[in-house]
Amino acid sequence: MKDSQYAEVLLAWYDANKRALPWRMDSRVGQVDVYRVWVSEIMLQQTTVETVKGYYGRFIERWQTVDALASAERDEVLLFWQGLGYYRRAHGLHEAARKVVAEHKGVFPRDDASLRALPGIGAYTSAALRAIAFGEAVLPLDGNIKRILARLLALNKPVEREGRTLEAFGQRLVPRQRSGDFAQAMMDLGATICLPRQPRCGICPYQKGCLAYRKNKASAYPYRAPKKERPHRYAVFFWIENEHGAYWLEKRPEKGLLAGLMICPSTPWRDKAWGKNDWRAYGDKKQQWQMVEGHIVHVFTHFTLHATIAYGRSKDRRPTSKATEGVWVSHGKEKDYALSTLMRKVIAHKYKQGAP
DNA sequence: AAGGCGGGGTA
DNA sequence: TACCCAGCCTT
Repeated sequence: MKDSQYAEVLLAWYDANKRALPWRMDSRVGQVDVYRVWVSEIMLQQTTVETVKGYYGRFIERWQTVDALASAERDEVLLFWQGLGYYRRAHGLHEAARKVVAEHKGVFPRDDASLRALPGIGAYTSAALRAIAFGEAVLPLDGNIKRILARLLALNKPVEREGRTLEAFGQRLVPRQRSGDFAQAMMDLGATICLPRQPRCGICPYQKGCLAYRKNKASAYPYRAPKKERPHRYAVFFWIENEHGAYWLEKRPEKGLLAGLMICPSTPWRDKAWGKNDWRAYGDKKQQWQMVEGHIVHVFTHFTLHATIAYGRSKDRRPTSKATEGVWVSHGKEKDYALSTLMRKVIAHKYKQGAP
């Protein structure tokens, strides 16, 4: 296939098979709202369409413009983000909104450098915004599109090291018109046909122009660098209950893992399992701790956490760690606080087991 | 270049 | 179980 045919063929396929997504707009019909595209792109970073659907509508309804988001409280932004993961995105989204208002008078910049100066916007998101929201003839390279390009070319090296080749080839395929639709069409192709494991080459519009298919080895691409083993870490959470049956949560630091979310105090999350008594050094020494039956397993990107719960009652509201903020939470009032999925598992486990 | 950073869907 | 997802940022 000639370079120019790829866009032609794919846009025809896209128009015939278009998926209705809450953030998707036809560039030929109405005005594209940069703010909405931006929120969707941040949410979709390393996150599947199905997962984002449950968050996007609520978020947009709560904050309909970049000005509204800029005026929001960080804690409320986190509340709407809880469970979605990669919480730095929520912090960055809020911070970027404030920068757009403060430094660009509330109007999103259109050039790559200015976009990438906003937190959370890198090479991909900048290109996606320029293509989808501004109609610039660029192709954002996400996981889907890299996989497609690697197959079209039958690249024999790991995609992680083929950035320039993919960039150059992808750029040649971008149409001058409808570049945003082309980008979204490519992503749809990757999500529905050019699948990672079992690509559906039989119904693929790129069959004729795909070198991997011609070699009958589509599923062998893209080549991946071998990945490392995920280590295990261990923690004991301190479930401190007061005389009203409420339990104590503390706010995590503004940076790092689960930034800004509420969580039970705990021992350090170390790479060795905790013994019978060694964890007690990290809790209130005067406390009578009792272990809750069972344990929790939670998988993060770079380690698996194994956690147990130590239960204790407290009359005073003494926190067990150095967190600056904490709060007593009654069961049923959790929705007022931004909690990670890990913390939700801890809470569910505690209430399932009851008091020891 | 490598590692930190969540959580869920899928085969 | 293992892989991957509309990546970004720091080191």
